[in-house]
Amino acid sequence: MPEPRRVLPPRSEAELLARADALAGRTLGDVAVEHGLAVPANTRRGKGWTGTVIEHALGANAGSRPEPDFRLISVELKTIPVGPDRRPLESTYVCTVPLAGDAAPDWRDSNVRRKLARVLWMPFEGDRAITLPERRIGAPLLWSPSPGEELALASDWETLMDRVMLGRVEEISAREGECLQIRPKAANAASRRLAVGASGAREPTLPRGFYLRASFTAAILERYYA
Amino acid sequence: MPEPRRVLPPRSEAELLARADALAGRTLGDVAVEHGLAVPANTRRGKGWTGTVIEHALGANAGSRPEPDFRLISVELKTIPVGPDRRPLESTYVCTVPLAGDAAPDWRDSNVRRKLARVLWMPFEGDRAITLPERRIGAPLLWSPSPGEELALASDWETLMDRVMLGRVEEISAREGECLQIRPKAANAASRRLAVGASGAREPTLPRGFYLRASFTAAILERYYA
DNA sequence: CGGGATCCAAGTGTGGATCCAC
DNA sequence: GTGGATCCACACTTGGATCCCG
Repeated sequence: MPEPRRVLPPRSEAELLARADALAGRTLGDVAVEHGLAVPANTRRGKGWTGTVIEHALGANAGSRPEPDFRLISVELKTIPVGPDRRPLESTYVCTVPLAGDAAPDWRDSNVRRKLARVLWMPFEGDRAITLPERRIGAPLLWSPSPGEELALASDWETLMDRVMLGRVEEISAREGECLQIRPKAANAASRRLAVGASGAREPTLPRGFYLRASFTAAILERYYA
Repeated sequence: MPEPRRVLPPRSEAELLARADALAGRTLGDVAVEHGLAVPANTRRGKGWTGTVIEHALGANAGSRPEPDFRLISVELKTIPVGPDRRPLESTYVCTVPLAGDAAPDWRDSNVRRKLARVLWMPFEGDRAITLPERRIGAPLLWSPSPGEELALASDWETLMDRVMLGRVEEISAREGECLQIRPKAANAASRRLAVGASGAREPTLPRGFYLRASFTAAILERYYA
């Protein structure tokens, strides 16, 4: 196993895209070995592995919290599993839902908007018949929401967050939201985090996250490849 | 190495004291081995080791946060290193200082008071010439503050917390406080936690803890042995 | 199919305290 | 001697996401 190679943060979008282009066509296993990262036995163990591998390869400032993966150039990295038709196989996690009421009351100050302002999408083969290390990386796509996309996101966010801030988070189903949904984001169903309750007081509830529906990310990729 | 023995929580002060008495005279190494705990190379590495060993041996519900070590009977455990004269060699950490302004404004609701309401003191040989595993455990002492002790603690607490809540924590020195002092409690001097600042806004500062001066705990032990 | 449940790694915070230069 | 600095273990949180049953 070679030394884990340290990759410096990219200083421009052009530099980032050049690196990302150079990954296209390579396998995850190949890239992982180059960076000294062990390969998990299967996908069940190692759900976040692909994201970690690409982060290392592109020089993301990993581990920081509300900041973008590429802090210097304010770009967020998202790996996305796609099928042979290049359509996403999964929804995409965005960030946690602020449940405690200290949330921004406005879309323009929201973490969702900040995270999605500029995203480098890295598609990769998500077919479960292919083992993790054999999966190939696809062509990258640097994206910002179109005016229409941002309107749709803002609309979903406002509808959902209104209910959260009124203490109605327990009543929110993943069926709601045209492009943005709220779903559990936890180690297991027993996890608890304080949230605004129906009475207005804080009470424990299951932690949740914002996710982009696969239909939404499919449209993003399609627009690009068209 | 034997299996780490699981000790059930004591159900009464009498049961706790009986167990503590049974430890008196034994060495830390002896007790540690009995509970499957590894012995650190030296005291620099392993500062909290003595406390952990005694917790295991007495059946403390370790790891919980604002609760006493022995939750069922509301007793806190404190190990305390003493010299040949049985006087404490170190101050005693009590709890973290609430810096963010969400603190109790009153002594009676304070964590310091709750922690010290009922304490099992376990003295042990703290002489640095004796290796950790060779150090012997002393006679236990179950203590609650006398009216005079509580007055002194409350007075120090109120003086110190007034300044914290006014955003003056940076100005507090460990020289202040007759029996209770405020000192850094952090991994290193670069650690930061939000506190009420001089302007009233939250700003990062070094995390701090409440400590009992050695002169105060010396008086407690002395009162008992007299 | 997809909504609700879950999995891992790494960083951070807390509880246990003692170290050591001045 | 002691005020300010530091050390370890482990629980918890966060960021990375995919699993899988009805």
